[in-house]
Amino acid sequence: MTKKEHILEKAEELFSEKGFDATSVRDISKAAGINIAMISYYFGSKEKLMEELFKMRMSAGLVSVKEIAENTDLTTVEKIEKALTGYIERVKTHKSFYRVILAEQATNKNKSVIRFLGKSKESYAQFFETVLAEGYESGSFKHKVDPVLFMTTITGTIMQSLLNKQLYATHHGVKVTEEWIRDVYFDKIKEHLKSITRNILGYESNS
Amino acid sequence: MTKKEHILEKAEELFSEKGFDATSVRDISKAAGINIAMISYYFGSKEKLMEELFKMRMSAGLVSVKEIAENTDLTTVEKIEKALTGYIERVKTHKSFYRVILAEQATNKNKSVIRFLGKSKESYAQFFETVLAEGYESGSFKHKVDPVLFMTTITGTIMQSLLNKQLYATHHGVKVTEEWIRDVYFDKIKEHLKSITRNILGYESNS
Amino acid sequence: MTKKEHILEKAEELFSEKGFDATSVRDISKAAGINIAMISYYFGSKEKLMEELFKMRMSAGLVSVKEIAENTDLTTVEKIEKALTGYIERVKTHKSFYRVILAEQATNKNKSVIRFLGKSKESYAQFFETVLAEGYESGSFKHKVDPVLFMTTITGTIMQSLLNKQLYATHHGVKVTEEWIRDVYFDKIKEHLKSITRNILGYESNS
Amino acid sequence: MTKKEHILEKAEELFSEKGFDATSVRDISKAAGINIAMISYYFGSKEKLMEELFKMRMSAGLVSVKEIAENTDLTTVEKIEKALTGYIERVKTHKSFYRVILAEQATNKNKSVIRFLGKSKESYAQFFETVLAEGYESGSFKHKVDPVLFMTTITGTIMQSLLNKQLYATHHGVKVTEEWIRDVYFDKIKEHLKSITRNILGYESNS
DNA sequence: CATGAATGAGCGTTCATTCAT
DNA sequence: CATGAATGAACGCTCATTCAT
Repeated sequence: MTKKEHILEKAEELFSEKGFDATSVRDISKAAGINIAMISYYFGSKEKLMEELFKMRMSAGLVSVKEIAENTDLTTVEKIEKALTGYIERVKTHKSFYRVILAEQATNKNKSVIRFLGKSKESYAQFFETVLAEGYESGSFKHKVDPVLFMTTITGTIMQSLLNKQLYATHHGVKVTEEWIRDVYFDKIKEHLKSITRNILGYESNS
Repeated sequence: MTKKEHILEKAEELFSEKGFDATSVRDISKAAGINIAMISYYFGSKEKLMEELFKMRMSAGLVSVKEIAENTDLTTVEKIEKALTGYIERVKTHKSFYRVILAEQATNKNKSVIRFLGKSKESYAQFFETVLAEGYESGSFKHKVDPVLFMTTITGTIMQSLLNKQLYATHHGVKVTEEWIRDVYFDKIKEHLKSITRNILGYESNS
Repeated sequence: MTKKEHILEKAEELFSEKGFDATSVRDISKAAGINIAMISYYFGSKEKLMEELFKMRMSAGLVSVKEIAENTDLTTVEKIEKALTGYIERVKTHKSFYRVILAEQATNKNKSVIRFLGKSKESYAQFFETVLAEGYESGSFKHKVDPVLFMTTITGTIMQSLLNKQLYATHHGVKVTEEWIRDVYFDKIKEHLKSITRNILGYESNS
Repeated sequence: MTKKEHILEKAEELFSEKGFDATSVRDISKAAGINIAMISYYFGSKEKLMEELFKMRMSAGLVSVKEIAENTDLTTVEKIEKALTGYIERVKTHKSFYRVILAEQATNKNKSVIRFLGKSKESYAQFFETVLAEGYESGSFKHKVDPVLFMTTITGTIMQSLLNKQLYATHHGVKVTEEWIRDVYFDKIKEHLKSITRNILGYESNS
């Protein structure tokens, strides 16, 4: 891992813990064990650092859905479920980052980041549009659903699940630990999402 | 409207536009047309102002679900749909505030606010738990769904819809205007939510 | 006691506890149980309040030495000892105020107060000049001592004793309490002062 | 001289002129010709700056009395007079600082400074206790005097002399100038102190 | 490449005072 | 007389960034 990536990872953690504004470049430099001036040196500014972080993390997801879309071996249902599973896995691995995404959208201040996010969403929306049309026309999906609204529900559920961990744990009488989140919680979310996807799009379980 | 409420409204707008940290008390005082010292005078601090904002806006929702829960004239389906419609209406009326809620959760820094939000969520979760159990046991709902996960999907969809307006508009070839959001977009969201709720919980349309 | 005097007393306490600058008019108004605006109303400003406090407290001492000086029934030694005893009694009764005096002189900022204090000192110096000359010429005092330097030692000892209470207590293995200060400490100071005065001016004990 | 020391000197002057509270960090930065942020950078806070100033200035005196106490070549009388002379010289060289000391004690607010001062006083008191006992037991001093009260008189006289310059000058028909203070006034104080020390402790002049 | 010093702007807050009632 | 709202200035401090080495 390069030094730049190291800094980005530490910054990511801090952003997700305290938010972009409340994280000072001093905090980042301290967490990354480097001199404060190096952040300007490497990234130009705090905002540019954030942008680089986004570019780094977002590319993975975009590549993934592209591969799925182009894979002719998969059925429509498989495509949907694969995309969904991949999404959750990425969120699970990079919880910090997805919190940052959420915060950045909620406070749409860094225009460069917002623009970048907008374009990413477009790609995802294209994917869902194609796959949902495909599924409906082929008869795999019984319901015709607006792809953007469908995507809104999927993304919304996943994002909100990041904020409702404590609530879920309390209601099921367990304690929130890193292990529980990783090994149990995200699995529950995945099953829930698969289940509601089946119901919403109208297809039968393939398992 | 009292002066305090006026300040709170202006602060709400700014918080939703730029985030809590990026909004200075000078910004607020300027937007509200008051002297900067009045913010401390009225609220004690910037953080306390935020807390008052939350208490003011959250109470409406809590009162609403409580009334629905206790209203014995409603069927289970009606309760769910009424809660849902009420929720969307509040978000529609106070878009700014719900953006702030989202940002505050994403960057969980103001512990007082986070605690307050946690308790509100508990109340909502209780509502859904009761109603979903009632619906399933009475046979109105064919599917048994975890109430917290169901709530996560509902809340997530609504919150995410605040962030996906532009995406939806682009995909449907319209321009985002305040009127369109108010008169069209939120209606689409409402219909979508009703629809997926039916699918997820497993009941027939009552319309 | 008039309301003005009540305010002055409370202000005096606060000034001695925290200093003039660190005491806000809000503090004073709160301590005195009055509205903040009344301080400007009664005194014009915080600085004027301080000046009034000085005028009130200083007058007592000035009247006292004047009476002693004019009292022809007293021997020179009696005059010195009476002045000294009176001084200590006033400091004992108004510890707070004499702390304020000290602080005001150390930070000579309020010019009006400084001027006022200067004039008071002049009166005391006149007293000592007259009495010391009288004592030396009559043979009562064996030593010829500069009256201003003598006064500096007397005043300095008394003032410093306000700052060395804790030190004295520690060295004598006792705890500092209000009672101890009142009933023991100031008595020790008085005896010490009488003793060094005898030694410095060169006269025999009259007790 | 390092930049830190330069800042401390300028701060010292301002504190003695206007007091700690009335001196803003902006004043200090202006007087020292540095950017306001450097004060936090170098010292952490305004209070910490004050503490550093105290540590810097106080150490000299403590070292000095320790050396005197341990110097077996000196007679008891010489020890007392050397300590006294050293004290006056330090006050003469750092008039500003000793004004600050006085003000800080009068308004005992900065607890850290007060604690530090308390410990310094203890060391001085120890010195006087040892030397006075030594002198009395060896017969050098005819009078038995409480060491803390003796120290109170010495310190009090010196401190008060800082506040009575103008009074002394007026009574002797001279004008207060820096030269006069340095070349005449402090000499008078020194002689006065030696004289009263002889009278108080009861020993003969050694000159 | 890397450092620590330095900068200027801005932060939230508190101040003494005044105003309208 | 008395109140609470309101004002403008100043407070100590921290920020992201840049500079000199």
